[in-house]
Amino acid sequence: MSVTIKDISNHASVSIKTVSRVINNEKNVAEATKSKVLASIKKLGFKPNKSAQSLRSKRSYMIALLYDNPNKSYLADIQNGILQVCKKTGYNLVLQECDYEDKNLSNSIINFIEDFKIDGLVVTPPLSDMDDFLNNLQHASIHYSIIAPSTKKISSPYVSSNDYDASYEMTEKIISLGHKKIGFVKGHAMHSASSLRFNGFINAMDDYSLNRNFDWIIQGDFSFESGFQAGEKIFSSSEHPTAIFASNDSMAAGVMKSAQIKKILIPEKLSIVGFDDSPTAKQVWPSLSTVKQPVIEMALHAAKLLIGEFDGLTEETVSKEFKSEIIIRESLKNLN
Amino acid sequence: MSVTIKDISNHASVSIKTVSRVINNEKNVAEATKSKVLASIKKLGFKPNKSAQSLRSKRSYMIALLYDNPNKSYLADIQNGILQVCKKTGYNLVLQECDYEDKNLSNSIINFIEDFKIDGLVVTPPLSDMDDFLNNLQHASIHYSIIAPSTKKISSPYVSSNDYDASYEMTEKIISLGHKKIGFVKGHAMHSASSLRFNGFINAMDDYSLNRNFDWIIQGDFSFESGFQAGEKIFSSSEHPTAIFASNDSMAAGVMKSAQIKKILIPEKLSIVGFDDSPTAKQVWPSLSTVKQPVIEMALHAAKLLIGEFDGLTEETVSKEFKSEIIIRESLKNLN
DNA sequence: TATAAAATAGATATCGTTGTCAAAGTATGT
DNA sequence: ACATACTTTGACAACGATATCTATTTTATA
Repeated sequence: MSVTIKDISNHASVSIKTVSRVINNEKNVAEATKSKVLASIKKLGFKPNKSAQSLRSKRSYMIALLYDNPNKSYLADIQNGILQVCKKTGYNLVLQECDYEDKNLSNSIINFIEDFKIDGLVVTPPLSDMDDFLNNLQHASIHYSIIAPSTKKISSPYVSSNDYDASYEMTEKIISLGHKKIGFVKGHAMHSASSLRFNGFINAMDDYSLNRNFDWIIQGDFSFESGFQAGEKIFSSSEHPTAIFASNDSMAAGVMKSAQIKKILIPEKLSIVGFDDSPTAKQVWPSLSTVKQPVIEMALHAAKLLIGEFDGLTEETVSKEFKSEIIIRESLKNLN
Repeated sequence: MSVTIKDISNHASVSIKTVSRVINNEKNVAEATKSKVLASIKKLGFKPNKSAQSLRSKRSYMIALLYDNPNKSYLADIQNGILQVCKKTGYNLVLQECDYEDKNLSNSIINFIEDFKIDGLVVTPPLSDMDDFLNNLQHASIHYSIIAPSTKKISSPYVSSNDYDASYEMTEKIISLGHKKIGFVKGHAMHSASSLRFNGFINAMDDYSLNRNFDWIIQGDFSFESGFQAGEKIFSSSEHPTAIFASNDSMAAGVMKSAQIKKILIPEKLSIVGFDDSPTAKQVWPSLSTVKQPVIEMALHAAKLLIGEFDGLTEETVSKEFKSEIIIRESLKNLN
């Protein structure tokens, strides 16, 4: 069979415990002993058996990604970022899809964690907004790091993006291009990002003394269809805005479609702006101006925070807010 | 701490081995004993420790998804399908992203599998096209099931879709709507799906005695940009086709953009058809006619095949070809 | 009814690590 | 030189299951 710690202990003429010490980088091992053991490990090609390690030490070298998010592109980026850290640190990523409306969510997740001895959890929106749920995790002393929490008062490590600021800036940008009549499509009410983005918009409008027209401020739910309907509503009002800012790209594409059907030229007669920089943003025509959060980097950092907690990474790993980038594409016209 | 097999054996006054037998549904346990044990298990809330099981039985109840595919939506669907089966069977899904050009791929995957005692692998395109790689897995006696293999001669279970037929049918559909001048954008040369889709197109053209115009048959690589460039090439030729069939939706969107920039009205002057039914297909305007593979169902079945191999699922689990569906949206015009 | 065969159950070894604790060796202070 | 503290090492138990092998009981067969 495969090489075990015992084979190494024989080959290096030390006790198995000493080999274990070397593997786990414990201190109080003489340099000479250490290198002798390492040589044997290398020579015999030893790799510790994870199941045995897990049984004894109650660690699995597995972290899980917890999500309930239909946004495939966002999810893929999140995974991508986490996986980069996993690869470096020897951890593995397990997927755990769940239903944020499930009354029994906390229990089933806690069970899952305990069953598989999962070392920690990366929690994504909208689950990261559910404080009760997070508290339950904490009571079960489960390690987790949060992506985009609604409140930063929680004691667990988190990463966030400056949704409010980005939305404010984007609104400023639209205004700076001469737009005064600007509509807004809100995101899903359950996501804390929705209100941040909306507030950024509203405050920028106020700061530049522009009127809010409530015919042009529509509640959406992040879906393409809700964007389309928002467009229909806005274009049925007596006056049209010259620009519409949607809280994500799918809704922006929906607004765009409803405008195109009504033969409203984009961006000549109507500018449209989204949020997220989803793949669709580049693929529609005209391509969407949008806000790009560094999702991959955020997820990467979240994974570092989590793994660092139990694995003592050398790098600095503190909760962090990431800056979003404003991307101007064809859909936004300069009226000046 | 938590309840162990020993606690159950005490509570039920049987040996631990008998408890083990009950847990694993082994035969030669008297009904009476079995129900006694089950009662104790229920009462004490016992759940077997996966690490211990894994150590002793060399099984982890984990399967891995192997992929190197930039198509986020496809990947999300695959994961979704596999996760449905995992949830039912108590397995977990680990992500393993890799690089299909890595010379050392086989070794690193085999190491990963052995390290974590992963029970099996779901292999997705383009890795499912790499026969050498699959053979290496087989030699290492790793269980795997394949999604869309290039050849069905491999002995491992697989799921596939009728790419050739779907492409043929879609071409037939285009022709039936009165189109005679039809262009085609080929997919990435490394994916076996590319040639299947192309052959379906070509054979339909031949069967309906339509000319192939090689100015309109362009090599792409599944990316939006390659679709855009394909469009530029096609529209720079002396004559324009009335329809263009792209091997996936991203490229179709690229073609669409290049047409729109040239003010070629879609679908009035040019029909465009894609493949995959990606989220973008609905979100562009006009929305794309396309071919929808039942990706989720395929992945679901692939997971069943894999888990069934070592877990004796009751359902019939044989390799299977899935039928794609042709979806007609706004981008395809009837010329008749 | 005796006996072989099959079904049932248990005692104990085992998987490959890490944890505990004690022993031996080495350095430090007086 | 001796007590003290600290470093280094190892023997062995423990983690919580499954595997093996044996003993007993039940059933089938002659």
